[in-house]
Amino acid sequence: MNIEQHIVTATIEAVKKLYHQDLPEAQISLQDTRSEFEGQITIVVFPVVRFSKKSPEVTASDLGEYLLEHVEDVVAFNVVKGFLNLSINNSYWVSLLNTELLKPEFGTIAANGKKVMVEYSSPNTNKPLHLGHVRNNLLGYSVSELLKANGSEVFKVNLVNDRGIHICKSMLAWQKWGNGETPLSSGLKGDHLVGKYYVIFDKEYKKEIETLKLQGQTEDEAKKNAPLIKQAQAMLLAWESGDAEVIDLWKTMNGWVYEGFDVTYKNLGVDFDKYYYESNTYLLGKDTVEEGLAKGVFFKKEDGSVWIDLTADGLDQKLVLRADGTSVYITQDLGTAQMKYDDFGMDESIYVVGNEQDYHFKVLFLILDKLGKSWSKGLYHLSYGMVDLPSGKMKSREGTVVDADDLIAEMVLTARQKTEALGKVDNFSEEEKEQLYYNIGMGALKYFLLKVEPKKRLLFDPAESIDFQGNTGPFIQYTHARIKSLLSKAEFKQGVQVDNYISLSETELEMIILLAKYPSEIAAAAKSFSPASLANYIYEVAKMFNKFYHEIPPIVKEEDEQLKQHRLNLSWVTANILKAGMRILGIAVPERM
RNA sequence: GCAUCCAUAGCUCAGCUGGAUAGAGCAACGGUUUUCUAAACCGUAGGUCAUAGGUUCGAAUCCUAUUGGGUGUACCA
Repeated sequence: MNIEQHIVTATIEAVKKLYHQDLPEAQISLQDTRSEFEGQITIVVFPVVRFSKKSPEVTASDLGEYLLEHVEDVVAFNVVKGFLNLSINNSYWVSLLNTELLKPEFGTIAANGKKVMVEYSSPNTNKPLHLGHVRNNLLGYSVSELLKANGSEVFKVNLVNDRGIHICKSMLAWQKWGNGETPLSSGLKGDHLVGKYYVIFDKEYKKEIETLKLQGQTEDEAKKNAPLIKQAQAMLLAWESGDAEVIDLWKTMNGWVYEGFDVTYKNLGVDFDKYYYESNTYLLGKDTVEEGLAKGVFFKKEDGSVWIDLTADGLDQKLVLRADGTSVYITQDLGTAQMKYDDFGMDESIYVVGNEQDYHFKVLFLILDKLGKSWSKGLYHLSYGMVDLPSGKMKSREGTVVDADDLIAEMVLTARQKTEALGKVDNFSEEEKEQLYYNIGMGALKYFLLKVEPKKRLLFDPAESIDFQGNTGPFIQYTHARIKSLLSKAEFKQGVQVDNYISLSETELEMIILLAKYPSEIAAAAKSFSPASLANYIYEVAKMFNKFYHEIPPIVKEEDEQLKQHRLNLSWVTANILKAGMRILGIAVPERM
């Protein structure tokens, strides 16, 4: 039982004895004591006033007296307005460090038996990944790791949008203007090569539209009548009917894209347990539609189209099957949801998808709920904001997208330049240097994207490079490397406890309290699916260490063995937490830099 | 129109289920290296928490309205 729990039970006891009232536990609000006051734990007594029928100050004093008397480690208290500040025995904190934090398994949370699926990335196969995808990938990966750290069994899946008119556009353009170009022949990365033809299609299509408009057609007519779009549509039909030549080309070009994606995924450090392909799932969902009709959840209009009426839930009527019997987007998502559940039987299923699809998922989940799917309660749309540039939205057609591969390369290059300028890596081997530049560059990028609350839109300025100082990935990486260097210089011996009566500086006390929060920070971040809150915490830890490090004389030269061991213990715990926390964000921390 | 999200320092962001004088980083200014890595540390300056009401002992946080911005509202995905 930790000190907070002792205080809570004792407070309830106190209210019972002193005021003869039952204080509900929810009314007890504990917080860290602000640094300008004496003490470490504060009880906000305002809610208790209702039970004590006395002023906040008197109530606080009464409780303070009681806790001082009855809780062993409470050694003093002071009252400021309605706040009861408790001072906890020094030895309690030292023993917390000794017994809890120093355990090698500190921070690992036991399995909770929950199975969770996280679907993320979900790219289209007609163009390379851009910064928006990068946010999605990092978020999905990190949330998965976070849930694992919190004790769940996690399945990462990628639902690839590998079919449809968009990929036919690339295929058609390649047929017409590609002259047989392949990644091998041109040295172009596969996804970029296919993306190039997607752009060419768009350019040529626009030309045709202009020509048709000059011939007197309206914009809308021209868009429909342009030969290129007609050919693309014809190609899609051919694909659907299994035309061997089209399928062959489709396979070839998608293959190029996957080779390209694999490289980008590897650089991003993300992975998947299973891939789903829309070419396999796009026909799914018709059974679900039948089921919905049978259950009376859906209804059929005269033309044969199938709908659901969600107006009672504040939404609209929604089409779930076209009049010609073909699927729409939500049809396949209904079917895919069922398929995923049949495959994995998970308790929860997280969809990492941008907030432009908020409405879609609201509808999807509501429909599954109405169909009586027991597992629909576990569905969650992890909705994240767009990545904006100073000029506004990224638009592929206007060439303002920030390409993922370019960005990664730039980050690594910047890391190289900054590191070389500091001149600390002269004794590194070439491989070590390359690895370090990669880790630092990616650390900066990942931390930059992950420290922002997913829900919020994110501003990225390509003109200003991502910072390496302050609240950044490299700052935390540096702190870790510094501790590792310290531990080795001081010949740290792991697992040696120090005397409980050693005196703690204010910073050391704050450090222990902060470090002890790690497990609850993981739990809180997992609960809200927010790597950002974890990132924030890790930064606090790193900042606290640097403060500590500067305040005290060199540990290496410390002659008091107890004190030395104690400070090294604190440093060691800090390094572990930085490493474990950053790992959840998908960021490697170097041993030296 | 309707739905939904967002609005905190010059810029980028924190701020937990309402709690004490709203915090960081960057940028600006000043300081710290004969001592364990200066990608660090310390300090100064910077705020009508979009606006107006309301609930409360207490509101950046909850409610309502307004303003500004994003997104959605397809027999596209």
